[in-house]
Formats: sequence, C-alpha cells, structure tokens
Amino acid sequence: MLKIGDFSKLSYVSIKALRLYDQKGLLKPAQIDHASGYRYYAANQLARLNRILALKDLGFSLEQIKTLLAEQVSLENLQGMLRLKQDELHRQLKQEQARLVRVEARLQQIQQEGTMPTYDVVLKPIAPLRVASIRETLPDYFAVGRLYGELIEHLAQQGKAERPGMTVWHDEGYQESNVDSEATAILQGDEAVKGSNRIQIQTLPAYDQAASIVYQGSYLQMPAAYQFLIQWIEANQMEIIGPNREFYIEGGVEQDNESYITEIQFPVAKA
Amino acid sequence: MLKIGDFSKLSYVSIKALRLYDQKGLLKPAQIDHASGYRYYAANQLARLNRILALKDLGFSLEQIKTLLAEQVSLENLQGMLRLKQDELHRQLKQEQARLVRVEARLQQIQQEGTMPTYDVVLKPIAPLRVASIRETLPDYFAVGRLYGELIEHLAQQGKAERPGMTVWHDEGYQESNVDSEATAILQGDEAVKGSNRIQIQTLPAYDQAASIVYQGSYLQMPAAYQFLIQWIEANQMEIIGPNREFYIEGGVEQDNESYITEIQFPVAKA
DNA sequence: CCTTGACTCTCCCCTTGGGGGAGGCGCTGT
DNA sequence: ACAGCGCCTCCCCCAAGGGGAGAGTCAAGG
Repeated sequence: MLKIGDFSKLSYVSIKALRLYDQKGLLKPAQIDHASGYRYYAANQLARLNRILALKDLGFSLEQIKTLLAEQVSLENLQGMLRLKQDELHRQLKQEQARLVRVEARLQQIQQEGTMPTYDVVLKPIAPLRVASIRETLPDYFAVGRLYGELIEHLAQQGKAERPGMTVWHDEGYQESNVDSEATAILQGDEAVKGSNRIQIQTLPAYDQAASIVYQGSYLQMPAAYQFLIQWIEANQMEIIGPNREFYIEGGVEQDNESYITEIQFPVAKA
Repeated sequence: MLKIGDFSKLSYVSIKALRLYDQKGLLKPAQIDHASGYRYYAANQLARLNRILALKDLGFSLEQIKTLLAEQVSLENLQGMLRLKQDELHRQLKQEQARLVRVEARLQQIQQEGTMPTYDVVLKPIAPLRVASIRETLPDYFAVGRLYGELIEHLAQQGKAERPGMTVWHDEGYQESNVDSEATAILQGDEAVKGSNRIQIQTLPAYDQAASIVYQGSYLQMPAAYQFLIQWIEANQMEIIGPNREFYIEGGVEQDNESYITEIQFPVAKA
C-alpha cells in the first residue's frame, strides 16, 4: 500500500490531481483509513491511472474518461467516441491552421504599412434579413442616395418611420458605370409592410461567414477600405461567395462627412 | 448613443461580454448614466470593438489585448507579440497533429484486437536518477537477478536497506544471448553511498520524453508488453533515443508471479 | 398621467482541471 | 516523547463569460 505522496511520485501525477480523480470517481484509492482519512493506493492501480492519463492525453475530459472507464461501455461506444474525437481534432486542426494564416497575414500587413493596420477584419455569421428594397442599375455608386429617398417616402406613406439603411452591390468587382445596386430598409421581425411595383419586400439569405470591417470617414475615401478588405480575403485564402453589403451605421446625404460610420460585409468561404 | 442591447446586436457580441470588456478596461462605454448605471456606446466604438475581436480571434487573451491596445505600445512590441503567438500556434499545431495520430493509432489497435487495448502508453519526462549499479553482459534476460543479490549485499555492508530496483537494457533490440544489462538500486537525493570496483555510483541522464507502460504479470510474458510498446512507438512516428529501463514496482525473485508490477520505459523523440 | 412590458443594472453561482495556502491532525524516526 | 514532515479538509483563484435573481429604468400605448 502506497501513501498518496509515494503514488504521486511513482506516477508523475500531482497529489492535487489524485485527490480530484478520487472525488470525481475516476480512481478511488484501494483503501481509505476511516479514522485519519489517509488515502492508500495499491501498486496495480497504476495501470488504471495510466489509462486515465492516456485518455486525457487524447483530449478527453475527465467526465468522458469516467464513462469510457465504466465497465459496461461497449466496443461500439468506445469506437464512436474515438471517431468523434478524431473529427473534433480534425476540425480544431483546420481552425488553428487558419488562425496561423491570419497571424501571418497581419504580420505582413504590419511589415508593409509600418504600423498597426488601420482596419480590423472580423468574421461573423450573417442572419437572414427582412428588408424593403429597390434594385436598379445606376450610373455610379453615389447615385444610390436617390433610391433611399424613394424608400423613405414609401414607408412614410404607410405611416412608418425611417429604417436603418443597407445597400447590396450585386456586381462582382469594381464598376465604372452601370452599377447594379439594391437599396434596402431593414425591417423588424415580422412587421407588416406593403411593397409596390418598384419596392419589394423580401428576406435576404443568411451566410455562414462574412468578412467585415467598420469604416469611418467620407464616402469618397471608401474604396481604400474595400481594397484592404479584399486583400485580406485573398491573403487568408478565402473566396467571395455573394454580393457585398454596406450598412450605414451612422450616415446621411452628405458625401464627405468624416464622422459617418459604415460597415462593409463580404460573404466568404474558405477557398 | 446606443444602449448596450443595440450595440450588442450591431456587433454580434453578447451583452455579458460587453460588460466584461468594460470591467476589464478593454472597452469603456462612451458614456455612463450615473443615476441609472446604464451604459451608452458611440457607434464609432465599433471600430475598437472590432479590433478586440480580431485580436481575440488571433488567439490573444483579454489581458494581452489590453496591452496591445494601449497607446504606448511600440511597433517592435507589437511585432514581437505576434511572432510569439505565431510560434505558439506552430507548437500547438504540431501537438494537435501528434494527438490526432495517437487517436488514430488507438482506433487501429481496437480494430486489430477487437477490444480496448490491454496497455496504455503514457509519455512522461524522465528526471536524472542517482543509482548504484552493476553492468555486465549476461547469457539471458533472467540472469539479471544475481546482480541484484550483489547490490543488496553491498548496501547491507554499509548498513543500508534494500532499494527499489531498476534495470537498464543497453542493447538495441532483442538479444538471444549476450545481454548487456545494468542492474541498479535507486538512491535518494544526495545520500552518501560508496561504490566498489564492481559497483558504480552514478547519475543516469534525464530524457525529455519516454514512452512507458505498466505491466502486471509474470516476467515470462513480458515480451508481449515490449512488443506492444514498440509497435505504439512506431505507430506514433517516434524513435527510440536511448536504452530502455525496467522499474520493478512490485517484484521479487520468482519468475512467474502474476501479481508482479513492472514499468517499462523507452526514451523517445518525435522522428 | 399611468401602466406595462422590454431593457438594464448589480450580484452571485457555475463551468475545467487543478494550484496555492491555512489550519489541524497523523505518521515516523530518533 | 518530540520534531518535522506528510496528509487531511476547506476555501479561494485562474479565463471568458453563461444563467439567473431581484430590483430599478426606459419608452410607448391607453
């Protein structure tokens, strides 16, 4: 019979951990002195402890190990849990690799710019979005303002207030002219709003991932932000899988207001 | 000014997290109503929040992000932290890959054996070890018992009790005869013990990693455990980088006592 | 103006796998 | 018999929030 300290040295497992495994029911000492509370381990419990360590090393939690060590666990269960863990590790591995790429991309940006990058790209999921919208091909990007005028007026006719605006740009890449634009007003949950022959009520699709940045400044300088975002997407080996969106978080009709805040989103997926 | 709920929806960050970032000093609301305690955020704080999210996504802790966001952080510091993170991610990646290999190896074992494997391989570091030892080339593995007799007698002459025994097998691979064997008695910390012309006092080298299993049973059946361990080492793409050791955790002079417990260790490194 | 329902506040407990330490006995060697 | 270490339980701590209680606040409709 070994006292906990001896067993700890033998197994390279801390006394604290051994007591925890006792408490969690993973490895009860072979004997416990009821008067003193001292734990006494048998040398052959080292085998069970080693099994625990091996499973822990495979990435299982103590709770999972407990079920894996239960007598009644079937071979299929065992294999199932291992396969699950295998999948999980696979996914984690890919995630970590992507993370590494992102760190490297940021290092490169710093190298090039000589300072902390101006923008920060965030990946986020995009939920489906109910909107009222007008889609039209316009001579240039700035002409979209007129469509918002129409939208606001349409809502006002139904006694509705102005809504946050968002533009969907349907073209792939930059257009000198003939810009396929969709101006939208974002609707709440299940709010009833009527459309018209120019104005459509629709639900925009969700995307698993979008790369987004928040841009503060005049609309005139926005192409630089676009360029940054598109470079980031390329550097991180992703591809654009849908039309991009512009959310006007704080905005208005002037072109060169430096305090305007806009969020640009590109739906993306790992290439 | 946005209330915390609006800011949360805008940023896809939970209210709980926003309050935490406030408390930790990462992102203080632009304004706080002193009477009600309500937090009010400005839209342009979204940029800072996005920077926080981006850095978090790179794997930094909130504390690290706080220092990274401090105004006085220099470009070198920034690059340094990113490089460090890059290294860390590299190491983690390799570890995860090794873990995945181990899961796959275990799945294969189960496939072959049709049951939970008999042994569990544990990787552990090996500390330097002070021993009294006799090294000799013996006719076979079992002959090592005689050397322990000598060791015990030698210790007894100095008024010392018996010590836990351990054998170092210096040959690479299995030997039919002429087994280069070293029987050792493990000494405590800095205990003074004299050697002799046959008995050496020495400190055995440390190893970063050893693959070990605990074997319970007769010495006669031990080769099966050896085979298992060596297969595991191969399956996990490691190589043996030193002589293996046998610790007699519970043992004696009989050959076929089924309750004997032995730990087998092979120093290894990633191939 | 009042009420109601949706928001928000602080405070507390919970998660994993133990680490650190306090205060109080137990074991062992001399 | 005593000293010194070993062991016990109990409590608090880590990161990054999640869940919920109880109480106060805000905005809109009647």
